[in-house]
Amino acid sequence: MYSAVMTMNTSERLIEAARGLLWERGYVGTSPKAVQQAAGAGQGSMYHHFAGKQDLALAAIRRSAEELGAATEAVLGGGGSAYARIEAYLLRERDVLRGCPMGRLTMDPEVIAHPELRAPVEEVLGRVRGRLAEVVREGLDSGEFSNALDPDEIAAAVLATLQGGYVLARATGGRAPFDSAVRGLLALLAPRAAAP
Amino acid sequence: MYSAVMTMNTSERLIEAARGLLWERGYVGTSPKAVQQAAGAGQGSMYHHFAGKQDLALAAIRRSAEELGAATEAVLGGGGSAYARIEAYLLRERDVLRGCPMGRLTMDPEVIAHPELRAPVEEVLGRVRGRLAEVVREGLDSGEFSNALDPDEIAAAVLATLQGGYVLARATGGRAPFDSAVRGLLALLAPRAAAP
DNA sequence: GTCTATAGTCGGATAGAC
DNA sequence: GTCTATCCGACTATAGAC
Repeated sequence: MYSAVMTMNTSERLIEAARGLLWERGYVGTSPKAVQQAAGAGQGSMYHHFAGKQDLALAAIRRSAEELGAATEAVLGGGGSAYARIEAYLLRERDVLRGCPMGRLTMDPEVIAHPELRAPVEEVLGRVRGRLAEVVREGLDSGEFSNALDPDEIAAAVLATLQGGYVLARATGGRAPFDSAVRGLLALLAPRAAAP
Repeated sequence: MYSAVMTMNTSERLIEAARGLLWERGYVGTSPKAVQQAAGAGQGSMYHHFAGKQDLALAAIRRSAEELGAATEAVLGGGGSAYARIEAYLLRERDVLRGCPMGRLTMDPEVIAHPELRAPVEEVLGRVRGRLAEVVREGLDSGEFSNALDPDEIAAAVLATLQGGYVLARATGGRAPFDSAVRGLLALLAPRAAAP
């Protein structure tokens, strides 16, 4: 992966470097200089390819949003029961302490303040929520889930559990609370054969 | 509330100003100068009362943690069934788009990197989780919840839904996804009389 | 206790040479 | 396309007067 970075052109390297820094430090905490250094590019080079910090960040955010959307679809579009697909989505391998590259940006006041920067974040998280709701709806139609459940609400709860799980994990410095939250949600969601 | 700020001494005003800015902008995004201006205090004044940015932030974080712990206990320590208390906790009045003053800090790389700064965050979120687990345990003992549920896991899921609900709400610029997630979780948690 | 002055570094961006 | 030089303001902190 690093060797891949080495063979990229400057514009690509800048975007990839910006993605990493935005994920780790957010927009406010990411300086053009830091991006340039991480990308091995000079100042002039960056300002040749991008209009400024915001422009580069926008390119980086859009790419991360694309990737997140594709990865989600890859899991939720797979086979199996509705519960199995949601379970697969929740248990999917994740770098928990790094958190979600999109969710992280929602805590950044500058991202929220600039509609252009916020748009890709809103769009992709909305799309994931919508895709989850579809799966839940399938589970309702097949009788897998109780009719009392609202697909949009369950979808929001599933995604919120993930995003909040990252928060709790980072607070403790370990992934345990994330795993706990996911298991708790899955237990609540599990189609039960009979009450004890 | 503003008039209350006016009557506070400088040290108090600095702490309150820091609390607000940390909540809104995080540690990385909060400068001593901005705190001084918000507090109506000069530079020398701030460095007289506090050793520096980190020291002031620590005081502010500790106070916010205390308040959060007390507010949580006030709701979860109230009367009613376990479900009713968890419902009250989830539906408690919140400034959703502002999010959680502690959860927000977990996204800050400097807070996570400095154990002193992270400690109060970890402590209070752990305490809330523990308190929620106690309530769930009471619900299990009274037969309110299914025995299949694990109190720690449900507690983590409840708190994660809140924290993640803030993320989703901020992404859209409105509180709807938060409310959706909360309703979804409550529906999953609801003691059901009978399956349909 | 609070103020002003000062310092050194970084942030974000522009200009112009090569 | 990439580089160096330069700008101006902000950040974090220290020094010392009042």
